[in-house]
This record gives sequence, structure tokens and C-alpha cells, in this order.
Amino acid sequence: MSTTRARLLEQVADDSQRHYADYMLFNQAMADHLGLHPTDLQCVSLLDLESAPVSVGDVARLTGLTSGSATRLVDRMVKAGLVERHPDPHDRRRQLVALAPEARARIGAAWDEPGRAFVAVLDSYSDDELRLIADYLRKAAAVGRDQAARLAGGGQA
Amino acid sequence: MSTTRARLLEQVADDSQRHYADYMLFNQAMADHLGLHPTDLQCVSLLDLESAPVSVGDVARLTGLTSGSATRLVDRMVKAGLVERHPDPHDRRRQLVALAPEARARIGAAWDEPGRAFVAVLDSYSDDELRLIADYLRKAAAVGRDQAARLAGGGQA
DNA sequence: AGATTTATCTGCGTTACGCAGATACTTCTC
DNA sequence: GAGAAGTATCTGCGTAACGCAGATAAATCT
Repeated sequence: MSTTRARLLEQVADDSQRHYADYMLFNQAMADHLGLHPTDLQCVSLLDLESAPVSVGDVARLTGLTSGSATRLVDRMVKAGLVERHPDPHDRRRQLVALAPEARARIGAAWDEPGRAFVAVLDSYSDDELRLIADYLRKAAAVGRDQAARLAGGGQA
Repeated sequence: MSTTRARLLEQVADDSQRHYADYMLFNQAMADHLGLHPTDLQCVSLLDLESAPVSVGDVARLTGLTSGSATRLVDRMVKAGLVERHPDPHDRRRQLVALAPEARARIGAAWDEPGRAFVAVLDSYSDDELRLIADYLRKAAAVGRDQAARLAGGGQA
């Protein structure tokens, strides 16, 4: 591998790290702005992404919290009117968690301007370029997921 | 704008959101693995990125914490042997925070395998493609930074 | 039916965090 | 250069998010 190639790889890795740092900052600012704990906002985001019903245990898995903490997270969010708890008709032990419609609107409104700015960036790329970016995002996400799994339990299992 | 273009933009935005969700999970798993609070790991990452000396106040700005919390964050990290505090020779009010060499090695080792997996993904792209990805990362980071600033103080200033 | 596993919830202790005020130092103004 | 204003860090205090371990209830296995 040539030196310039190595340098390019290093450069992208560095850009990636800075990119994540800025994202974290944005995420905290957004949570503050909405009067939420960062974890709560993360949970909202997760619920927004999932089309299938999500149980409290799923919340725990998706956030990396323990089951007890997930219960309290949902408690908090129900109290704040962000989500609703519904018993699972197929398993009476489980509670399904769903975004409250009113919360979806409220959070959606807060995403309005950041979303516009972000889409403006995306819109500066061609279709092919966007497909490449999407491909990268999916592959990087897969690495994150795999490595998280490895660190969490894969080590000794 | 054609419908397929709109759908493509939506698709990339969705991939981006999932990508961030997976990153958060990885970040927490990594922090747990190192026995650190996620904030501490974030701080390590920030110190790793900055080449210029970083003060406690800088840590507060870069993490989004208040100055008091930043002081405690640095306290914690000094106690854990992650960073060292040195008085700023040019301003005796300030304390400069630097990664402890031993910590850099320890954290670096933990990044070894995830780093390899990540670079493997990057290596599957051509030079031009990598330049495009880097460009995207920088632009997305800029959006995050701008929007964080807007949410934090730009609203009424 | 009884035993085991699984999903959620509940005490309890630890600790990260924000807020507000204190202290030490620098910079500005005259 | 003395006093005022601004800035960097630290400290006391209260709140609350989190993990852990055990309780409870319902599903699944034998």
C-alpha cells in the first residue's frame, strides 16, 4: 500500500472521529433544548426508527442499559408524556412502548431546522454519491454493532 | 425534484440515524469495557484529537458540560490515571489537561480491533470514494456543530 | 402439574451533573 | 500603577440516572 493511501485512510479515520465528537455535542444540545436527558432522546430516536413494536427489554438492549434502568427510563418518559405503555396481547409479562403522537410532533419540530441543514448537505451530492454515502453509513454502523456485541458479551461467551 | 430523488434523500437520512444509534451503542460498550463513564471516554477522544493544549474550560466547551462539572470530570480522570493536570505557564488561573501516556496506550489497545474492522471497511473504497466520504463527514460534522451552537446559545443571543 | 426460564419491576447505594457562589488571577480603565 | 471588571477554576449542595440484586408474575419446558 502506498504512503499516500495510508495517509488518506488515516485522514478519513480522523475525520470520522471528529464527526462523532461533533455529533455528540449536537445530541446533548438537542436534549438540553428539549429538556430531556440524552438517554431519553436516544430512546425517542430508537422508537422512531423501529417499525415493529418495542418492549421494555428491547429498549434495554437497544440502549445498552440494564433491564431495571430501562424500566425507569420508560417510567420517566411516560411521566413526561413522551411514550405510552401498552400490555403486549401475546405475552402478558411484556409491556410495549410506543412514541406518543404528541411527542413525535414536538420532537419532529425541534428536528426541523437541523434536518433542513442536513438535507441541504445531502442535496449537494449526486444520486450515485448519495448511494455511496449510504453504503458507507450502513457498513460503518455494522462495524459499530459488531464491535459493541463483541465488547459486551462476545469476550467470554 | 423527482420522487426517486426525494426517496433517496430520505433513505440516506434514515441510514444516518441508524448509524448514529449503532455508534452510541458501541461507544457505551467501549466505555463499559474500559470501566469508564461514557463522558470520560468522550473526553479522552477529544484530548486525543486536539493537538493544542487543552484547558479545563476547553473541556467544558468541547463536552457541553458546565465548568463545575468539567472540573469534576478532570478530577475523576486524574484520579483514574487517565490524564495529567499541569498549570498553564502563560495564565496561572488555568490548568492544562493532557492525556497520560500510559492511558493513551491502554485506550489505544482497546481501539485496536474496532479500528482494524473500521479501516477494513474504508479500505474497500477507492481513493476518490474515500475523499467523498471524508468530505461528507466534514460537512455533516459542520452541520452538527452549527446546530449545536444555535440550540445552545444562538437562540436568544 | 411442577420446574425452569424470561420480562418487568422495586429497594438501595453510588455518583454524574447543574447551579450558585467563592477564590485567584488577568486585563482593562483612568 | 491602583482599582474595577472580567475570566478560569474550584467547592457545597441537591437532584436524579444508573447498576446491582432480588422479587414477582407469566410463559415454556419436562
